[in-house]
Amino acid sequence: MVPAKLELKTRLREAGLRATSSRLAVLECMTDAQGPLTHADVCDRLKDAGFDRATVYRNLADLTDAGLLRRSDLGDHLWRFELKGDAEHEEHAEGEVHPHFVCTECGAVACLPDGAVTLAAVKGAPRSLKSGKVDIQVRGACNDCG
Amino acid sequence: MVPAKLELKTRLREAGLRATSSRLAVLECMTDAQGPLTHADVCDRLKDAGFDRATVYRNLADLTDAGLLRRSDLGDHLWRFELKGDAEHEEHAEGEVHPHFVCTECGAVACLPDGAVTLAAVKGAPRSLKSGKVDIQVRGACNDCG
DNA sequence: CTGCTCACGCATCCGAGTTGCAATTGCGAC
DNA sequence: GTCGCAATTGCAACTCGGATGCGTGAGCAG
Repeated sequence: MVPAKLELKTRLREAGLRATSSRLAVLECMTDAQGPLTHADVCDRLKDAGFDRATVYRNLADLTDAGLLRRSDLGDHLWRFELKGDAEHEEHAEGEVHPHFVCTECGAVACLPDGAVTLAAVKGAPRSLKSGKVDIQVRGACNDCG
Repeated sequence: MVPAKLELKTRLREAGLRATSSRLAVLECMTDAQGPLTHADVCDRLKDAGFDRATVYRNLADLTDAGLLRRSDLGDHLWRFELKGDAEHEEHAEGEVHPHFVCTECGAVACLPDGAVTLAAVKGAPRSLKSGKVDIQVRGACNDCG
């Protein structure tokens, strides 16, 4: 199960943010999420709770700034957010990256296990590749579509 | 450059599209372009000629559908179009993985040497990953931008 | 040349993301 | 416990890229 609400609250406070109910809800939502969620996804999940679109968006932005979330764009025109900071998804060792699998048919996005993709040092490759400051996308058909 | 125009016209017709003046202009624009252009870029270049935003947009979409252009998103929520070279970057032999490096700053697209990226067999990964029917994108800053 | 159809231009809509502002709320200070 | 300030929310309106419906005009086959 997910960390207790209290722990989430602490995480927020440590990040220098007020632990408001909406932020807790957003953070909890992201914690529960399997893969990256779009802004709209999070909005839908929280709309029932009465949180505003703009609020959710601002929360996602705040949490991203605070380093609790990671924001990425996977080739459609939507921001995707995913939890960052617990264990697996943190900054990786040399050559390790956090790859996403993007289904070119249905648009589903999933995180591949770290280690599914490795970067080899190749001469002539951009520096950012060595430093691991890259986002890896594997595009293909998912099991449902392929 | 008159012969060139004629050739462009032929290309359009062969793709099953009418060779209208706007389409010729768009195609010419893309041919002259160095890197990928956004919809807005193309619009600006052609606005003087009196072409409408929507027309340019539809032309870009048509040309993309017809296989003359490639459309991609580099992470900034703008579609970029670039001339699609003859089959160079397209379909590979079965089992081949051909990674691209995409600069999220300037939009440059470079091919990484095969082998720069390694896919490991991981349980739970989509089948298409194993069969190699995937496109690998490495997104980051190129040496000029980073 | 003629007609059918496709494509253009215009206006308009749409949806994601962003912002200004007044009302509300968290939280440290008292 | 409660006070007050500043961060934050909710609302609405706005921006901006992209998409579309429709009447008119242009391409191309016959």
